[in-house]
Amino acid sequence: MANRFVQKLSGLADLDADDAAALERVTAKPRRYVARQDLIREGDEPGPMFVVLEGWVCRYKILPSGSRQIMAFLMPGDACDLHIKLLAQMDHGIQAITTASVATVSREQMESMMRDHPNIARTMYMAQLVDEGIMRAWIVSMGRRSAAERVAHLICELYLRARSIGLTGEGEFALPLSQLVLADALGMTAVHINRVLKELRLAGAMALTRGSVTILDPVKLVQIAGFDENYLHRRLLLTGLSAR
Amino acid sequence: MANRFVQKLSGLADLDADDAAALERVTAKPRRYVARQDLIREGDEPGPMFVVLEGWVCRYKILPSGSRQIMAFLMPGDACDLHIKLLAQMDHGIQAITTASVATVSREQMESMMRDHPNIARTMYMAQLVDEGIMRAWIVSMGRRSAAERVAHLICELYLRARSIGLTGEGEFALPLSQLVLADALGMTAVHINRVLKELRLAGAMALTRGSVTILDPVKLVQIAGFDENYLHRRLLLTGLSAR
DNA sequence: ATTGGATAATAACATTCATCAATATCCGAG
DNA sequence: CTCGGATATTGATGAATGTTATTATCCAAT
Repeated sequence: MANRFVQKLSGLADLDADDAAALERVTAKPRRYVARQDLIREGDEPGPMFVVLEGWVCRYKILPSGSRQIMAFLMPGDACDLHIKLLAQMDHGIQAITTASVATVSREQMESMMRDHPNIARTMYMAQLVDEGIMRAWIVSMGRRSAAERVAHLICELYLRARSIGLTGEGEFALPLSQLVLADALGMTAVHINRVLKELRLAGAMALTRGSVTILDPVKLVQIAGFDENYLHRRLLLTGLSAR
Repeated sequence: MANRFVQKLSGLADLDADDAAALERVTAKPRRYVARQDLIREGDEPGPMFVVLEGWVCRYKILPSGSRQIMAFLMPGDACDLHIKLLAQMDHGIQAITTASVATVSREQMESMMRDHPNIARTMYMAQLVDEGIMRAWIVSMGRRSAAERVAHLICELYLRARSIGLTGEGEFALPLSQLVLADALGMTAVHINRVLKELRLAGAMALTRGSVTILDPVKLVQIAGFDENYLHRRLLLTGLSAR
């Protein structure tokens, strides 16, 4: 299955060949972005919906103090808000982390596709609900988990999301995020995340080297994270990657 | 304007009398909940959409350690996820904080209303986007703001939300949240929030007494919070309650 | 191969916040 | 009114994390 958008949505519900063809059609002409390039900035007027096909992208916000908080990672197959055009201006920016290939889908295209393919509409709404669940999980992590737990939890989340679009190897996957980027996502400093990564490595749970994560002991990692995959609402994960 | 749901949505877009009547119709038979009563629990199968008409409600999650994280406050006029029925089970619970009056709207009712009133559909989607913006703002707060900044930011948010449904007085509003509840929402301990509240009181920014907040110095409060109301996407706020 | 900027690793010290503990205050049930 | 549980206040102490600084490593451009 070539198209990541189709692949991602297929992880949430059954799509027929017709649905898949429609999804491929609207994402046929992606645009390339280089690392650190903004897809859209805070304050801009919202435009078409973005669908990431290759590479990693994030939602972020810069505070007056200059510090940055990343609020979401978008990986291949992920789309940003369906109805975003309804708002007068963006309350956050969206930026490529790596070189990325991103398709844009106009509101009109989207609406006609959803009208003609109710199953796609359903699945897109599910994807939206899952994204909200992920945001809530981030809130929980930031509020009530220690730094090590938070790192472990994020890695579990990203591993499963990568896995559901076929981007994982054997207990290992590509994670093109610098420690600085991870720190900005987890609300900690780059120095501290480095300490925590060492700790997780020495504990034999996981090891992050430039560009890739090795899950040394899934059970231990899940236990540290207190991870429960339920909130990702994927069908057929059967990973054994859950706490309770 | 009696119905808080109508009032809240009117703060986002223009609704005509017909729209208002339809909204009132679907929320005509609310049910009462007592404080601490669950509307729905984590693991339950999602049912109808909830619309809060009176009182305060929260989304929350209990961690294995027993600590609680509140992920959202719903006040009168607020509704929970439109399409929630698409998911097999809830990944978090929803609970009344105070005595609350809550209407339930079935997916069928909702869909037929949105079909007959495209303007309502539009506005509900806007409300959903705003709720996401609020979640993102919480992530930013938890990740990059100090305890005092976080408290100040939440109070600014809640003040404006309360204001847009007519629940505020002169630089003051009813906030029926115990320090423990606030702590669970802000990812801190009850002890620490108590200290921070004292600090904010001594700084002359705001004072919280049982059940109500007095904003002593709006400019100072906004400045401490680094608050920018933009993300609430309300029309006509004109509050002067923003940082930049 | 060499260089320079970004990234990573480590240490010393400072700060924020959690934890534990004790007391005070409020408010509803009787 | 008064009793008791929930809530709020305050202090002392320690753990987790931020800050600043220095050095090491990687990698892309020359």
